[in-house]
Amino acid sequence: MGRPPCCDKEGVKKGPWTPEEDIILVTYIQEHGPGNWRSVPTKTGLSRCSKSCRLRWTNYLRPGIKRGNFTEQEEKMIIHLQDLLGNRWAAIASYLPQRTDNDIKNYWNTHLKKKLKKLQAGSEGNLGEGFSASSPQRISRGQWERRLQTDIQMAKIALSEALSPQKPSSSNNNNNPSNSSSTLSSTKPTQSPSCYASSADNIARLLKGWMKNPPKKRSSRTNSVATQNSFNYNLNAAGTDTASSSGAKGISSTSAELSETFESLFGFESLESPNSDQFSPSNLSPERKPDVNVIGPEMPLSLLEKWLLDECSVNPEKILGFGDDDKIF
DNA sequence: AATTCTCACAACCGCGGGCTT
DNA sequence: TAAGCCCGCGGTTGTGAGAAT
Repeated sequence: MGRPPCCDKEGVKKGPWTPEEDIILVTYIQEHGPGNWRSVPTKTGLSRCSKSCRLRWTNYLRPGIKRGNFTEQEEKMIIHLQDLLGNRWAAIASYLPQRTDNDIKNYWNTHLKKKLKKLQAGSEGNLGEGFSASSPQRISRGQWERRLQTDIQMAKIALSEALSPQKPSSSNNNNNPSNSSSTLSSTKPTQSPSCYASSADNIARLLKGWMKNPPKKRSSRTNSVATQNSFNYNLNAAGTDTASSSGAKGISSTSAELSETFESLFGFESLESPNSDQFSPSNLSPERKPDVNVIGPEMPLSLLEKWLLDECSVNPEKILGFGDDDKIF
């Protein structure tokens, strides 16, 4: 026998989320952590289905999300990755931790597709540097998958070494206990609520602002959009400014490391103001592990391997700690 | 000024994989 | 082992804003 049925479809509210609903959801998640979405509607009293709650959280309320204004570098990365991975938006999103798969998907559909078409039409397949769709050196998918397997194996070994008791933890910057519990070992809602503090704090702050400055004659959609943007703006800000005072501290520092890594690898700041949740498990399901080989033809594999292994020794859980199954929330 | 068209994006829907009972 | 459920993913739709006419 299975479990009791999911949300009954009657009485389930649809459409744009209101700020009030957002607050309720974030408050709940702050207390219990994300996960067990099925129980969220009943426990919060929200007339939403669990799916909707999860979507709202992962795409908009989760701290660390950057919205809009895709940089040229991000565009290139998306194009590269789309070329390699196809429409596997979640996998692509794992390389842009501040972006959600939905966001990337939308951006692709509305901007990049057209842009690429134009480029292709304009230069007959010459996509210019950074646009690899027709690159002859492109790694075939089979090759890539094999390499990925190898890398995962290597990474696992490195991880176990890094985590072995003999190994001094000096190289591991995640000495912060709260961090270690919230990134590696904690699976799911047992995670310290402090990780979400920034979210709740800033939503509260935002709500104040929203009350003061309610969107003028906004329709439900724009209302929602406006609040989302400001929510996220605040959440992002919070991710940085509260990181030093909350449980997000450790995560923040390690994210900064990864940010540097990304910068060094891609030559741009893809991870500005990283914050507590950007490496949330939603980004790090097995599928979403940073499978370094997909980055692109210009990226020498050895460098990527080195990066992977270096990262493992420095901060293994960040890359690999999500094992084969756990989606930490 | 009113209407129509196009764009952008939030949210929904359906499916598949994996987990629980 | 099988039935049923949950979760996450990708595709699609709905709707408001702004531009064009």
